[in-house]
Amino acid sequence: MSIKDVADRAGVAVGTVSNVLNHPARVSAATRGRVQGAIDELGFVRNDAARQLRAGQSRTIGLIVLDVGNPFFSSLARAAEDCAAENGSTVVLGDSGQDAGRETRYIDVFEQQRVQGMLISPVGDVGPRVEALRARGMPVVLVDRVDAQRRCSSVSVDDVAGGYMAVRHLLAAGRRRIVFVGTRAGYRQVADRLAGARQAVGEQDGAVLEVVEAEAMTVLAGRDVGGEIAQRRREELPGGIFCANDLLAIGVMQAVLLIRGLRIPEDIALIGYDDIDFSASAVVPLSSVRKPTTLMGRTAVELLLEEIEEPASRRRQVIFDPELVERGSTQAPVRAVG
Amino acid sequence: MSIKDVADRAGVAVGTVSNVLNHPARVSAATRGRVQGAIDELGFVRNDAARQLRAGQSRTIGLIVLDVGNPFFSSLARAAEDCAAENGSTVVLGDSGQDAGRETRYIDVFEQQRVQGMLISPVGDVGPRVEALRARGMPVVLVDRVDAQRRCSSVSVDDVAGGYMAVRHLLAAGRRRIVFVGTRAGYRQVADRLAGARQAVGEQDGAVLEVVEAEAMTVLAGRDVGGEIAQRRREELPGGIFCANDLLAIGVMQAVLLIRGLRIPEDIALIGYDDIDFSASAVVPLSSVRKPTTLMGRTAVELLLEEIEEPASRRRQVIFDPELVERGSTQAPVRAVG
DNA sequence: ACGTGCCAATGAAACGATTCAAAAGCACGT
DNA sequence: ACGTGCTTTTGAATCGTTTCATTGGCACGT
Repeated sequence: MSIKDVADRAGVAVGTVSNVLNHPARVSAATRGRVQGAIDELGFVRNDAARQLRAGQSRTIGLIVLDVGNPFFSSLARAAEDCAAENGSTVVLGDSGQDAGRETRYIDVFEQQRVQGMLISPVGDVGPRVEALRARGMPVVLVDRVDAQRRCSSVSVDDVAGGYMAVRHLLAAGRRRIVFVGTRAGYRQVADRLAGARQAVGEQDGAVLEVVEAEAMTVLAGRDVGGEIAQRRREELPGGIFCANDLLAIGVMQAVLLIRGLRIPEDIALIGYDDIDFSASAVVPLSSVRKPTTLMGRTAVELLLEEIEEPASRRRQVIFDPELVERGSTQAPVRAVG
Repeated sequence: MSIKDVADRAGVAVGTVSNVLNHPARVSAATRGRVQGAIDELGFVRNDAARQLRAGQSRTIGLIVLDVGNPFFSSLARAAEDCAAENGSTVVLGDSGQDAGRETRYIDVFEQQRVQGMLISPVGDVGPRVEALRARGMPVVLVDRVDAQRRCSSVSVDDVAGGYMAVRHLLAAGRRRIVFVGTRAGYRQVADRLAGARQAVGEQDGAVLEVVEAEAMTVLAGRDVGGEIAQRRREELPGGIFCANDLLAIGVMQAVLLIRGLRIPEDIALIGYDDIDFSASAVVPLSSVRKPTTLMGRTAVELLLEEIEEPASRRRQVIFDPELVERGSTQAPVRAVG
């Protein structure tokens, strides 16, 4: 089933069928109708491989994420798809699952498919890989990671600013003893959030920051930390707690509310990071810091299209500030008058 | 950059390069080495479009899901990818986002790409679409949905059995007054779960089932329902509550624990459905009913490959039983002896 | 020296869509 | 009748890979 069959059925040349599909204006209405009829009758579907072979380029963008199950990536993917669709391209998604082997496999597959370009949220050091891709003229944009050597464009988030915003918010609510809950493990992101917290505390007279280490970035680990904090003497209780992610914060909340009947936010204000779906539905809705996922997804695609259209243009590192999401865990609800 | 360039560089014919790539045994070691060297020096990457055009078929499977953000689908996708990889194929993922238009776009794109076959978790009625695909010889397997006309294979879950298991579990713990929390809205799945619950209650002497309607399938709606139930007189309290999904159950739990200090599971045993990530980390770990996602993903790919290899073989509707996940919300923890 | 097998290497043909120079068709004026 | 300028249609060439019938080279037996 090819364009040839359609041409025969409609009694025209193959070039005419191609024109109906790609430049309808060049074909007379009568012929167009006959060809269209033949296409419908035969159920003809274009062969993308042949198309692409001739064109030398596809209309596809490859997106490789660390984990499709992670809401950050799934919503980024959604935004990228929308933006690509508006520009006549399609996004195909590959899930590396934090595995360098799978990442490599997807890069290979996408390169063989001659995608227009790739958006990669890299597992480890992709320096050499990216170098090789670029040498062959394949546009690449890094997501949620900057390229130290500035060889390719990237979109990422300023976690230092996020940490700063979170603690600034606690300080603005009058809290002075602040606890940061995180892990030691070398996550750059956790370290950045802590750095931002330090900066905010440093700028505020009389404010002190205490760093508490959790076993992991999970609800359970948060509950342990929360239990420890809740049992302190009242004068040693912090007025505000900033957790390096929402899971930790939810664990802390569970412990603080249940173990000693402390109130959130009256006794302790609590803020997390990431704004996962569940945060809004916690017993006390959890304040958090959110990455601008949609904006990041769209921007990544735009940077990529820019590079595709203008390969010589300068690479750009776009760094977004996160957004503060204020909910009940840091603010007493406004009481309705009446 | 093509196979021709490699051939020139290595001083051989194009056919030889192709043989090195596809049938290495046919080529002498010396030649193979020279060709391999040329490939590495030039950084040659196969052109999949040309390959596929010649072969007439790709090594790609298209997977269209309702929502990549939904853990059920992301973990199903992961399993499908793994299973496909073991069989030398690659899965590309399309997210319809419950939108029929997007679904159609992905079906079209995949068909143009001449994927080996598609796994579809359909938005609405795909009957006509699937019919057309099959007429053109495109293998399709439905996911999480059975084809009433049995025209294509499918993998799905028996939600009636799931509802039955959940309520059977509550009854086994000695509870007799059971409440089912769900929505009226025409979700077939909710109706199935209720049917299973009815069946289990019907088989148990002295058991009664009450159906309570929630506004939506959310934590907030669950909290409303839970609040209403918790305020009942003690003799009207149910001994067990079965919620149509985990979000509802978590809302119910929040309300029941906080509003009147009732204990879970001592006063009320609670079970949800879906086993979302968060259920294990709830204040009282939530019992739930889980779909065998991994098995479903693998089976879907296997059914598809079966149809690809043996187009005349019979279509099969595989229906899995869900799994009961027992946690603290239905069972008092066993106390350590000592 | 010469046929006989074998293995290795060759290169033209094919896949299906697009492109584009060339041809055909048409209307109109002279 | 014929040229002019226009639109419409044609079909060969092209993209990069794989396939496979054919050729080339070599060792061995006679």
